[in-house]
Amino acid sequence: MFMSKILIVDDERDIVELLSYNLEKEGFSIVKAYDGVSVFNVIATKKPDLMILDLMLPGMNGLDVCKKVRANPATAGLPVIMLTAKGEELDKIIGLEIGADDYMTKPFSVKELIARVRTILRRSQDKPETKLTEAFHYKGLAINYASCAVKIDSKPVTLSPMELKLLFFLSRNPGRVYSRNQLLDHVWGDDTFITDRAVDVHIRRLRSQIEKDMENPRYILTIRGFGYKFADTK
Amino acid sequence: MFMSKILIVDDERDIVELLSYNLEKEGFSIVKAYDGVSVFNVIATKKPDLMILDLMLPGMNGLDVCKKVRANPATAGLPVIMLTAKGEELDKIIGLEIGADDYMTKPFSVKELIARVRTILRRSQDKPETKLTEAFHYKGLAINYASCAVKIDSKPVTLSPMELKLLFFLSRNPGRVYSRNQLLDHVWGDDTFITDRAVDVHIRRLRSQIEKDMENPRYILTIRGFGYKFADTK
DNA sequence: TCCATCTGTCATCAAACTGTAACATTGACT
DNA sequence: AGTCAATGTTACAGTTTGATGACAGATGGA
Repeated sequence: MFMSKILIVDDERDIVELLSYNLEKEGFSIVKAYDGVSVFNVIATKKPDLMILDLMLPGMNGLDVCKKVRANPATAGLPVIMLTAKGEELDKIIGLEIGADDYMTKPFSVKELIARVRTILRRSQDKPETKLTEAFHYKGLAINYASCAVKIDSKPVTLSPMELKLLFFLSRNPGRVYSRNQLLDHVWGDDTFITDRAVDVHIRRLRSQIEKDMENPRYILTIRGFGYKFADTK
Repeated sequence: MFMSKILIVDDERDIVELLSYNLEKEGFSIVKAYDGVSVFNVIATKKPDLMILDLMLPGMNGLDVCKKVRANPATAGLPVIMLTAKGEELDKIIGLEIGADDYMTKPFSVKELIARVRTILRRSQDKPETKLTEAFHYKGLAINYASCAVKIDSKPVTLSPMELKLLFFLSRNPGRVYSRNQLLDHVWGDDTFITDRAVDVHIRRLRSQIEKDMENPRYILTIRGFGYKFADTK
């Protein structure tokens, strides 16, 4: 099995070196870029299998880079791991909406980054076509992922950031049951340290916004002993 | 749900006591070691689920302990949280050379340490991202493992957690007979201590939900003297 | 700065679940 | 048929789980 080629994009040379040293040690081959403008050239010529992208870049914002990569059909399938500084909470949402496959907040563990690179590569090899839907509709609940808009029976609902993320994640995998821990991993991210009971509370808050009958939820269902899921849409 | 066992390694007894008191209060069980040499014995005999390791130790440096733990395949997967004094070379600890899963600098907040312990355990426990079959169908019984949904002739059935687990396990190994004790091990887990007759009761409950004719079960069959099995699907 | 919102934790409560024990039934074998 | 062991059935009490409301710290904007 041949080893994947990874593109690292960051203006901080130290970080690029740190990552490329470690990833090379793991057998990956590395391509580098230090600003947002040259990225596209590199992608076109070197054809990397995965891109690690810093959010703050000279020339062009990381988000814009990601958008543009996604917009081009030739590169739309390129897996992206976004690097962000801590506290860019909102950007996390946007980053995922834009179509980053994962993100990590600085400072991060190199070991973990490598682990994620592996995971994402494995995933992208399994599922060649990951197309992100823009919108979702089910029984009067309308979700527009791109604009972060949620409506119940055509009436707009305002959700807090966490509620949005939770709803996005669950609705994107309808019918699938997730344990609290899995939700913590996927929705909150690995760098948070909170109790799994917090999930209950957010589920409840989300429900109170979108469910009419809290006793008999239509969208967010509880599977006792297992976790939660979005209703089976089939 | 069983609680994890945590090994605390530090030569400062005060710290060990502080941590073990607080972690025990959270429901973890604790094992202690006060020097680097005895650690390996303790790991081998007590099988902790996570190790909290001080960097400065008599006998053997914390880094070396960590390295050695990683070098041994039997213990390589043991999550490690490293305790360090401020200003030590953190890069080496995290990810690069050693492979600690996380670190905290002294003085640290006990609360935060507990939070990290939880997170790391969550991550290491959730690992089975195995690709199991998602669905199963046999003689009018439909099981969707991912969504925890069971249907009889297209009609949804609600099962309790244990019933679900039992059905999942048996149906994933159709035709194969399991004794009550084997079922206890596989379905309940190795660390439960209940009467094997409890299995009967659950089998009964499960049957009453999915079998039409309790006298002549179609799915869950009794093999007198041996145990139970899911019907042979071939 | 103050105020509103958001988040995570906790204590509490009701409902659902689970294990046990006692009793009933079945099946194998004499 | 009679006997014994294995299995089925039922009721019950203790435990677990998820829902809920309140609260304090954090965050961000005006």
